Amino acid sequence: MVRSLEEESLMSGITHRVAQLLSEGEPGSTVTVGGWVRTRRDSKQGFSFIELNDGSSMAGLQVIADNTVPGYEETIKGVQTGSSIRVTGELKESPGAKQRVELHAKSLELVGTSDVETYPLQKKRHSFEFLREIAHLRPRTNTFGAIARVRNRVSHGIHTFFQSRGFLYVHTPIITTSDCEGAGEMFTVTTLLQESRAQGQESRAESQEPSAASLDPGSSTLDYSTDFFGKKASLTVSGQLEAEIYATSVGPCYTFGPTFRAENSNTTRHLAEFWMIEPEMPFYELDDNMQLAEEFIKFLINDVLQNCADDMEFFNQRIEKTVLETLRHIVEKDFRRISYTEAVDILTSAGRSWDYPVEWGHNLQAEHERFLTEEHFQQPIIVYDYPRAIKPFYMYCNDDGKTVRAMDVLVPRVGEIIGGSQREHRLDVLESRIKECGLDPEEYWWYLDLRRFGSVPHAGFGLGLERMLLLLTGMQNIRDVIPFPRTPKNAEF
RNA sequence: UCCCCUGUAGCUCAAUCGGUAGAGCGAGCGGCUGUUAACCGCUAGGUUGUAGGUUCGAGUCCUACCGGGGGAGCCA
Repeated sequence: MVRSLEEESLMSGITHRVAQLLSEGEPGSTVTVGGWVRTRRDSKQGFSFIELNDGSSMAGLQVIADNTVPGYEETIKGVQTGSSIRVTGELKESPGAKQRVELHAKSLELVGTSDVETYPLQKKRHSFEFLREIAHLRPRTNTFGAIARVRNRVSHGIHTFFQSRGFLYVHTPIITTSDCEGAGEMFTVTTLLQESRAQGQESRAESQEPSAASLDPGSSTLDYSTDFFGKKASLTVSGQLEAEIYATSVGPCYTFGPTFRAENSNTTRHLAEFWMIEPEMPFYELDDNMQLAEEFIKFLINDVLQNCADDMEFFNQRIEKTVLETLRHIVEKDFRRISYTEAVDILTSAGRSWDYPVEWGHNLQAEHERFLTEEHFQQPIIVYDYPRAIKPFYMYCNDDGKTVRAMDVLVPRVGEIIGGSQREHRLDVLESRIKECGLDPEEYWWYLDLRRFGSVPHAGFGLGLERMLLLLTGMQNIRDVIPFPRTPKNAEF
């Protein structure tokens, strides 16, 4: 791509990021920075304080501009909250108490103006609900800048953790035709709708709306054999089954990508599009799986605490005043492992009434999980060996004939953050389980092949990235820890 | 999908029993100041989500729709 000189100089004009200057900038050096103005305060003695933020850190750089700066009088009027500027000047030690260094401008360029009358972000606190409506501007706020940096760090840490252990990063498909993964409602991927729309317009030139029947994917008029992929295709709800293919050939591996669920969920913990990490390990049994999950969560917490200290301090002060204490607590103690049966015993003998009765064989309700992790143990717990009747077909069946080797990691405040299991690797058991679950073994021919040829015990789990971010940041709504949340009735931006 | 709450100035909210629309912050102007959640004064800013209904009179009560939030289920 050919770049104009002007663009070239815009790109190359910046010599430093603000974070760099605040931590290690040498007084006396000449630097050029660019970013967005948070506030400006004028002194009547003919100079201005500009708080400049370029997104590299929580703290901004204080810029001092006076009337020796060329064009100061005209330029400074446009230097307002939201505008973008580029400043060249000398870094000096600051007499002010709140920063080590500040930038004394020699030149000040107003790159992009911003009308403070209409710029939605003001020099005041905004509600998260309001900021959600301006998701294109919210990363310019302290909170969402910090979330972006922590999210970036966690993503980095995920790769660091697995790569340092020799895991392979595997790209499992986004579009899948195995519509039987059982993890939830799926979004259909089809080109039939635009075809039927075109046909509808041909046949009925007056009407812009195709008939409802021809567009209803559930109606018999849609023939997926004529669709793009020749069969019904969907967005993935999990890369697990494909990850198992690679785990049983190239060894321990992990996926990290977007996942889609078409559930009509309206909660602070659910998204229609979210990011999930799914490691899958050959020769791992359930205990090994639990051990890895615990080490993984602890690693990510430590990594963020070390590398996002300012942002974490901000979350602790402004968002959730116990978040640092909670995280340190989690890192220090071993996760408590209890079987589902033990969990039921604890709940039934807790001496309190439940909105939903506790009974062996039923799923643990949110109130039950919250009691266990927040009140009874007050730390992360791993519940394992769930009743087989309430778990998917691929989980390893225990000898008791009643339970499978499933595990859920539950953490205070967030609830379930990891779900996983040891996989059923015995061909005959898996086949009968597929039938038991009312599924067709034919559909799983390749999955069964893995058990037919060189099967090994293996296990894996899924970590929800956004739920991990809720735990790390203390934020309460999952829609605020992903840049552009997709939820029922909302896919703006 | 179900239950509950909610929609008033740019933002966050108030408005008693149904009786003529208010504050703080933000913004503009002025003052003060090596300031930094700045401070002091003045000014502007409204079809109370939309459409109906009840009433002499509706921000307030009723109905429908739309939006937002919380909880439940599903799960990560």
